[in-house]
Amino acid sequence: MATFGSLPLTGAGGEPVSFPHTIASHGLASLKPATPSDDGAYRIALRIDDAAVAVVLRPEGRAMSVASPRRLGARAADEALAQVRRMFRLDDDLAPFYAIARDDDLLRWTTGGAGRMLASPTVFEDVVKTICTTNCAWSGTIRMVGALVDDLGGGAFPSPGQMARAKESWYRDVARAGYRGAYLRALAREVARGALDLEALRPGRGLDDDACEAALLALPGVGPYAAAHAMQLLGRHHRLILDSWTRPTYLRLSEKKRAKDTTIVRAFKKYGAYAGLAFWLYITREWHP
DNA sequence: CGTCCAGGTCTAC
DNA sequence: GGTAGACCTGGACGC
Repeated sequence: MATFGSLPLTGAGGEPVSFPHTIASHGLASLKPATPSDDGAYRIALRIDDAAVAVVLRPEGRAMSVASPRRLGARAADEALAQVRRMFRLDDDLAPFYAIARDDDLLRWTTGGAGRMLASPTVFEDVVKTICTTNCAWSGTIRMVGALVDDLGGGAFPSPGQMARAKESWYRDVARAGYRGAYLRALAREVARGALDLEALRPGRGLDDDACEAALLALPGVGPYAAAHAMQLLGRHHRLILDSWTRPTYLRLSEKKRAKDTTIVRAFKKYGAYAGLAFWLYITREWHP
């Protein structure tokens, strides 16, 4: 195991980034190609030069070390660090959110560095995984993503090309993705042939939140829930993730009997551009140390 | 065994 | 613009 780099646990606005809060920030972060670990480190396989490379991330004071059992060349090491930087979204500035949270009894606990939702190295991976969460139990998501990583990707998340080349029967019989198979395959094909650039949905590339949301909603299998989910992982925090898990969780924590979606949205309107993040942190507080 | 539904979306009215 | 019905899969549950 050789440490080949280190990244500061600091956001673009100088705000702290909590390593444990970030890796506990949402469910997709626990899916393959991440592997469970009980020592506080985060283990994941990255796709570098079309091969799976195991990487171990570990907090070291105000930074995180990046190590691998494989000896990496300088260019591969740079690529790995760039991917980890995107996952932790270290170029995002959450300082404006913490300025709000400091004065809010419900969210003050986040100001030590919670609120970064761990993203995948690519937007493509996050969108695919999100589609795999729709209309099925969590066990189904684990099965579908596990098949993508183990069977198609050789241990790392498959490339769009690898997913595009997989047959319909693979999605049906191996991933057991049901009707989602056609969505995933179509999505991968468009990205692989260069007709669709999901990475362009990242902030700072010319698309505002509304345009980004419209682009996501136009994707096969992506509706309001999936678009909101993908937007959060992109660091676009306006929309609330409303689904069959978040709704009842909100009711339980807020001790309400029932609440329409529009009522929940109104309750978080005061957080402005961070309404979705505030909602997510409110309902996932129990996940955090 | 059948029905329901899980971290929804799409199509057709 | 709003709302039913269908949709793959597989656990959970009732009968």
